[in-house]
Amino acid sequence: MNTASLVRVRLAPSPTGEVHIGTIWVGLFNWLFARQHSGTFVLRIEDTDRKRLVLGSPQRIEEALDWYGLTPDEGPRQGGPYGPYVQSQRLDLYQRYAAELLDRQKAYYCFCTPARLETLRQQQQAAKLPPRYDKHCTTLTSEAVARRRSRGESAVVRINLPTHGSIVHHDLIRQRVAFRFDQLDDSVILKSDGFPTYHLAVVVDDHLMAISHVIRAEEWLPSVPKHLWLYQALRWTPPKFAHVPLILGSDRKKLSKRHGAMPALAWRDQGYRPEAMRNFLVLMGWHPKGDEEVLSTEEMVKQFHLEDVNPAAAIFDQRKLDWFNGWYLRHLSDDELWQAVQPFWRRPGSARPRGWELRALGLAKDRFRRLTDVDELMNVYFSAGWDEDLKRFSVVTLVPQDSSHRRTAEALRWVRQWLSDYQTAWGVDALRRDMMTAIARVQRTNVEVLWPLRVALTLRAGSPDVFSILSLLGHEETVRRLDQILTLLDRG
RNA sequence: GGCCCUAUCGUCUAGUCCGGUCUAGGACAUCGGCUUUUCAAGCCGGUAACCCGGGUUCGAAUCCCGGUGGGGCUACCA
Repeated sequence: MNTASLVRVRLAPSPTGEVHIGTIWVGLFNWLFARQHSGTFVLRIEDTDRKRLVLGSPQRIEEALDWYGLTPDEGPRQGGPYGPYVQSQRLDLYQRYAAELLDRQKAYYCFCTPARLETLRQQQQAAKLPPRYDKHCTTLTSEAVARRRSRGESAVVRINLPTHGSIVHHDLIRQRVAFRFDQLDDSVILKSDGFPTYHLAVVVDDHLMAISHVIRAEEWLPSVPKHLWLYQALRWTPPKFAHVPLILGSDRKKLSKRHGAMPALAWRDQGYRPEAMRNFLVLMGWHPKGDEEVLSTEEMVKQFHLEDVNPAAAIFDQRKLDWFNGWYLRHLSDDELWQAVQPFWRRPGSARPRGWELRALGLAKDRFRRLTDVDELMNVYFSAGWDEDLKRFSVVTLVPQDSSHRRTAEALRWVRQWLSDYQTAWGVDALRRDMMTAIARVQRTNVEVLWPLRVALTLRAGSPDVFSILSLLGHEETVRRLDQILTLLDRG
């Protein structure tokens, strides 16, 4: 085996609250890439910003990844040979490499106050100059630095970037991107609290964890030259980089809380299936060779190519997501649907026998958009649910187009009597055959009878095949419902 | 303001590297039809796009230049 080609990728979220759907999207691309190269998918928690930490976030991140089917191979929970996988537990590492950079004059201490920095920025902006630190503290002698540090003066460590020349980056998705050093800023790499900033931590960890491909969001592209320079300064070989585009909301802005239910787990709670989410997500920015868009995870793994990822940002279209969700729901077995629906189902009254519920679910399956539709779709089949809906029912719905209130009442009265007298076993096929014959015999039209019957039994314009419903409800419940409807009709 | 990315139907995209087969293909959405118990599902069909301006060329969605639009970064946040 060629060890040089070992693929190791990582997802490195910061635990600052709910996991964003964009993080999952980037995670999916990483995961797909790892799977297709028999590589390793690493989760690393980037918790170097102490101010933004949210308790319990790392657990939520893992929970979300698990639900989306993107469980990492290495990470805080599963461990691994490159741990710890939480940056706050790796502080000594960052400090050691910061010291090395300091020694070799690739970095320097900076004592400038926030006020001075702010003034500098404003002046530069007013003069239409690139905003960057002016290397003021590089003029300090090592004695002066030592003295001020021993006095306990607050200091940060900055990288000491060259002032001339440029650096070229070859991105797997964007080809060649060049940056000029005279536009770049001597960023802080070690904060005054001893914690590293992203720039240092990400380079140190990606190197130490033997990451081969950094697949991350486009927002990091501007910091690539600094990272590349750090690899050079530390005499390390950089990994390959791929910057995937951003996902935008319908207002073309970076997806955020304002765009509705963006926390990754909110989709689970709103009745979406993970396979639908994956299928929808993978098609944003990437497309398989053929025209078929419904893809199993295996097919995604087989066909996915990082180089084919579209470099332009994409807008999140929930209607397409809903279609995928409906598709996957329709293709579940009745039993799988029954299982999936449990957390969302508040039955009116007690549960019915499993076999009965399975049948009812099977009838309603085509209409599911989300699992949360279960109450709306299923509860009319329960007596208590029908009774409840009847309070809000308007009898005009019973009347077919081109018919009248009176004729509808007549048709219903007739069919109620026919059903009441019908003694044969209530099978779907027998019911259909016999009733159709009877309708023809009394010279009524199918629509005239079947439409009001179906509406009466379900109190909805949209519902499954009426004979299946009849068979499901049974003789007694059917007649009970029709009697109530008839009473209502007579009053109106 | 500076730097960077980006630009095909309303949306996600194929095609762009290697110009002609593109009167631009698919999916979602939308509209119409079929089927049927006027819904859903399914099947069939329609409307709908190469950001603009120059150039190169017999020929450009595809190559070059310039605009414009959109986005990101510009923190002791990631």
